[in-house]
Amino acid sequence: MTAHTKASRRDWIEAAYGELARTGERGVTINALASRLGVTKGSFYWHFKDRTELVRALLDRWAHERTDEMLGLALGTTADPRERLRRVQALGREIAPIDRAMRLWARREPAAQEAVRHADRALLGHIAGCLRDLGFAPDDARLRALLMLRSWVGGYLVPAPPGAPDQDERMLDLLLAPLPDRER
Amino acid sequence: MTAHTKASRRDWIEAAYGELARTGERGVTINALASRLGVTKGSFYWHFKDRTELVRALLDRWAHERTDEMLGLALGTTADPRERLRRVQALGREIAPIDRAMRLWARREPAAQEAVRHADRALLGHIAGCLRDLGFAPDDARLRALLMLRSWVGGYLVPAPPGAPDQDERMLDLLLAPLPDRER
DNA sequence: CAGCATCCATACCTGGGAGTATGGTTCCGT
DNA sequence: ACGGAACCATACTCCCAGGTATGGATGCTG
Repeated sequence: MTAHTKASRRDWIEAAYGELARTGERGVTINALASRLGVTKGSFYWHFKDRTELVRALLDRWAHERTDEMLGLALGTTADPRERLRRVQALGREIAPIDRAMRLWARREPAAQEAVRHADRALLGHIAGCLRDLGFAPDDARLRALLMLRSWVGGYLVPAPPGAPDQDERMLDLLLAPLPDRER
Repeated sequence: MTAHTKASRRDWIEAAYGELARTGERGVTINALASRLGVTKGSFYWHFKDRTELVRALLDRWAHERTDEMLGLALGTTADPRERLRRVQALGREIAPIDRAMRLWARREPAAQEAVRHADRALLGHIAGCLRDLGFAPDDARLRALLMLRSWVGGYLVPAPPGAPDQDERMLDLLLAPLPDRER
């Protein structure tokens, strides 16, 4: 906490990033970050013009990390599509805190919304690619990808009932269930 | 807006309810409601001890409306389970604004969280009931119900990509797809 | 060592939202 | 008509977060 060293611009961004994941966008306040870094607001307004500039840097940092993670998914060593989908799930559990904060933030900050939209386009593309590799038609794959993403994100606001922990593998089974022949 | 009549306690609650659906919990501020009702804070603090009391009344109001809606679902005239699931979807579109606000609010307000949890238990029970009527095993039905609810709620934070509007019917098809014989 | 740039602490101002104190209406019953 | 209760306006205070102004400390460079 009160490490009495200096605080670089990067330190501020990292602290804000951590606070964003921890307490959401409302929690990333100048004074909170300052006391966390062991300095005062004077430092902040030296490195940044105002809070908006910090916010922009935050979005950039998130976007970069996100594209790196997407690269990690795309360049996965496994060719098995189902295994790649499992990695998407695993990544999802990892990044849940910051991802949740970003999505909540995106509801009232257009810049954040744009960043999330861009990242989702890539993620949905990757998931749909896996599904196409599993033999689903492009249209069907897109719909299932959206279902997978939404059910994951929905978990932020609908926790699993007690006694029934999240069962990613069974969820995957459902997402990959073939449609019966249409009867109408 | 500036209807210069008096504002009853119920008026305040209704105004807060509308503001909650419109702008979220942060938007339900005393002054905003006052100017909306054409009165001032003096009126508010006559009818309520403090903001917390208003909040409690809000939660009660939401819970009551929610149970009424659940009754509407349960007492639906149709016996066809799939049609009843369609009504769940339709209800979901109707109540999206207030439901979204409540779920976001529930993330930092324990009272709201409890209210949502209680409502979800009922909703999940109803959905799972429909699924059991369609022949799914109880365990499978619960999982699919959770998937359905989460994918719906996830839509709050993951909008449909442009050019591909929400396709509730196809989503239902996916949720009702039978599992292939397990191979392991 | 002088001098300048970097970096930060302190003290302030501002705006918005919760909450309070108090006085003024309006209306109703006797 | 009078007194009290219901209801609300006005004018405050307090608090917190963003933002500014300014001076002090540290360190590098010639």
